[in-house]
Amino acid sequence: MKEVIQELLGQALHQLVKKDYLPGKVTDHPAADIEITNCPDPAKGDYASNIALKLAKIAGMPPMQLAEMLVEHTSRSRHIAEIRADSPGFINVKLADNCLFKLVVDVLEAGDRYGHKQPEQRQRICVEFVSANPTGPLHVGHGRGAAYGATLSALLDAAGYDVHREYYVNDHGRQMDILAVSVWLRYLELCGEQVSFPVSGYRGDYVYDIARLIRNEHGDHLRHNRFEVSDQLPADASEDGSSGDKEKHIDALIRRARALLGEDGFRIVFKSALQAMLDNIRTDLAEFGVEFDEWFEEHKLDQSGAIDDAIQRLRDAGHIYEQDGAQWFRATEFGDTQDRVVIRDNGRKTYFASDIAYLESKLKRGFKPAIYSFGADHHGYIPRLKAVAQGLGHDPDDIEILLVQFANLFRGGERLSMSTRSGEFTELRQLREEVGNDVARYYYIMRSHNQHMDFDLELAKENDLDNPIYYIQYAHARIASLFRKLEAEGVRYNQAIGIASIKLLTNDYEQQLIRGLLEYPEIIQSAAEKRSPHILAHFTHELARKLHSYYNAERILVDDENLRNARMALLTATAQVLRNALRIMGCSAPEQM
RNA sequence: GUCCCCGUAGCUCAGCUGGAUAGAGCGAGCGCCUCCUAAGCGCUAGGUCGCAGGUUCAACUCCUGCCGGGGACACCA
Repeated sequence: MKEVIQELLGQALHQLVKKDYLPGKVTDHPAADIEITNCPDPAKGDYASNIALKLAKIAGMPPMQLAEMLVEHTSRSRHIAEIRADSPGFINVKLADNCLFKLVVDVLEAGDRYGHKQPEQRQRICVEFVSANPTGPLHVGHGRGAAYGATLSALLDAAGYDVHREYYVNDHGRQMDILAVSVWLRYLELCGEQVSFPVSGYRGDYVYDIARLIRNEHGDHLRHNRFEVSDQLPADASEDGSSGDKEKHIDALIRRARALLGEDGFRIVFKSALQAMLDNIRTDLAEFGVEFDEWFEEHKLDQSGAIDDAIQRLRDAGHIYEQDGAQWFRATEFGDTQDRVVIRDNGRKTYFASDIAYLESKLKRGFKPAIYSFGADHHGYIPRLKAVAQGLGHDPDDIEILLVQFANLFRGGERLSMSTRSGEFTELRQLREEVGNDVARYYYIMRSHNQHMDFDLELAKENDLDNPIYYIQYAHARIASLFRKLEAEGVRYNQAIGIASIKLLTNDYEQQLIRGLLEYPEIIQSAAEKRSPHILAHFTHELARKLHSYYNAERILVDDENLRNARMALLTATAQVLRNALRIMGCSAPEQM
């Protein structure tokens, strides 16, 4: 609808230029881009444009006069009931009733697809999110990234993009080695060996679970006695950190494990750990309603030679140099604060080297853009990834990096520690079990992603009377309940009669609801463009509010057959939009509460 | 020290990529069920939009500085 008005005003503008009322430069000016907003005052209209205010100076006339001229030259349309200039120069447009009534029918016809674009040619977009290291279960912080990424993906899909959801599995690095060693040590413990556990090791109970699995399958085959394991290792850090070196210790322990187990034995432990963690994460996310099209494994980049190829490309382009025995990428050339090592002096590739190959892989696969969703602590990655994109000869705008700020957990005003060590409340799974998936999904996305947020479990769970997601779901359930009620009374809903009588929906509440439905497609587009799922969350809450107001003010199941069916048709359409929106947010739309 | 995010009503947050009287929820106060789920609705109170400058016809929105909160600055992953 906005496009229609935009078009009409555009034509008016061109006419004025053609008739020489306005200088030609007006239409060339960037400000001639006509934007249509929702009119703040419903009495004045449905839509508004500030075009006359923006162009007044270039046109050389007062904004009000320009607005009036534009109104005069806007051709009549059956969609528009009234168009007028209001001081200080806004153009307000009131939609024709027919147009609004027809919209209800549109919603009913489109059903699940209402508001969702399906263009012929869908642009391919990649959304990479979560990508937590598989060294432990997902924690509450990952939850926000998961909810954000999943909702953003669904939003982009609804907005007409071909979305590829991807999880980058860091299965290659030192942290994974540390997990493997941690598992092995717990395994030895289960075998009855008295081994000490390193400070840097992973301590969660899940480590024991994996160790137990390995022991069930391999018995004592991987057992070595504690003297072999710990003989002549550099000292671990002491509890207070005053002596020893935990990093040296753990690295030596990794080498020792490799030596004792042999590459095959180590791989058994390593793979079991990786597999178990990935299963854990995958299940957790699936239960949370978060699915991926691809789990992209880092080690394959190395195996396939993609990392070497990518580095070679940078080298050929003159962006790699050697210093202190290491190979560096000249990131400063593209605005990063410092150059970055890609191959260490010991010959090992850095994590960053994988990043380079991964970025190349995404762009080679034709994603435009490739979206990265990171935790806010990764903001330092933006310049270096943008630098890589340029170094590889791509447009830096082809990658888009979105930062999701942290979520602080509270319980009744008291801040909960999220560190694994104190372990009061850390796992996403715990959160889901405590508050439920719907609540968690909605709470995570109801705030702008670049806003720090406070997630109070007390408000999310116990105080469910005031819970916004229940409020929304209740609106949906209320509509369903009306249909049940009708059926119980032995009366049938007749949609054909409803549509034929749709013009009876003239009161304020009904008009407001219809306008809400009208707004939905615009909300989808704008939320997707701005990468801001919270816009949809707010809209849905607002639509539910309109429904509740209507329900309280008017009786729906009236005796008059025409009016009753018309109202039911409107409610059917409203329920449809609520359902569509809830689906995008990953929340259920219950029939009953 | 450099960089990123944030500072709007008692609390948690919106504010549509500068526009017409700054909004919502919670909390506070007052009302509304012989009637379709009161998990609801209506009304009232409450804000120098952190502070100081600047750009503009117009600034909560853009720029600069300062103050305050959070975070990042590895041949870690």
